[in-house]
Amino acid sequence: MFQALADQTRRQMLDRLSRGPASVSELAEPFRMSLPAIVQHLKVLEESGLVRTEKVGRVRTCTMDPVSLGMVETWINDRRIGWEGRLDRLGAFLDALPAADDQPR
Amino acid sequence: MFQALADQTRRQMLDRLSRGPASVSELAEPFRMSLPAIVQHLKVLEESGLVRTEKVGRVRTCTMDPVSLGMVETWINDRRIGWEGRLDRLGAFLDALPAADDQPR
DNA sequence: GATTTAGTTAATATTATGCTTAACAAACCA
DNA sequence: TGGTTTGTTAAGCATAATATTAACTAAATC
Repeated sequence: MFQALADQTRRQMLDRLSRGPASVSELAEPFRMSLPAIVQHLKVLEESGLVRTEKVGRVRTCTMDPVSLGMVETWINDRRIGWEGRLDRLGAFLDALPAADDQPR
Repeated sequence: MFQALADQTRRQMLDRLSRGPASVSELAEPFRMSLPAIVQHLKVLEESGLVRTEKVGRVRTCTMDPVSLGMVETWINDRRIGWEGRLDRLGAFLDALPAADDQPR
């Protein structure tokens, strides 16, 4: 999933899909890229689980999967919180020390 | 930043740093990789803003920057929320319709 | 039935990434 | 001072990622 998010084009595609489903050519429209290139990006997004697609007739409709995005968010949040929690515990530890600076005597 | 997060090794390095600062060799210790490889990964992390480092004497100490992780989290959250908001508005719209199924007459 | 639309497949070129070894530099220690 | 620790720089290489063009398939439309 992180790999899928690493590409600017794919992030823009997700950005589009966050505003609602789209067909492959709607998804491709903002880019100067060839359609096969878009389809390859789409494949990466789909294999990562970030996007789901379904073909009806000759049009493939793409939808974002918010659950998988949530998993990425959770990973990041856990690390960030881990760091901040460490700071908090350090602060508590320092608070619990005799205040040498305040009471130099 | 997404690019920096795309690599498994770099994510593990961040994981380590989320539990507190580390020197370059401490950071390298869990890996079977050569030290230069680690330094290259570290460079990517530093250039992305996810990690800050400072060299004192001959040891370079690495620290995670939680702010930049927060930026990634925000990007993801915005898209996820955008999607869910869209669903909510759709639900509200459907609720506001005359309930054709309930009242077929 | 012929044509257009929508997407797919395959082959390939280019570039980027991740890793290695070798050689080097500076700080610390005995 | 000489040797060890800690990290850095450079060069080379294998693999993976991103894009292209050309050819093709299937569905919809005229």
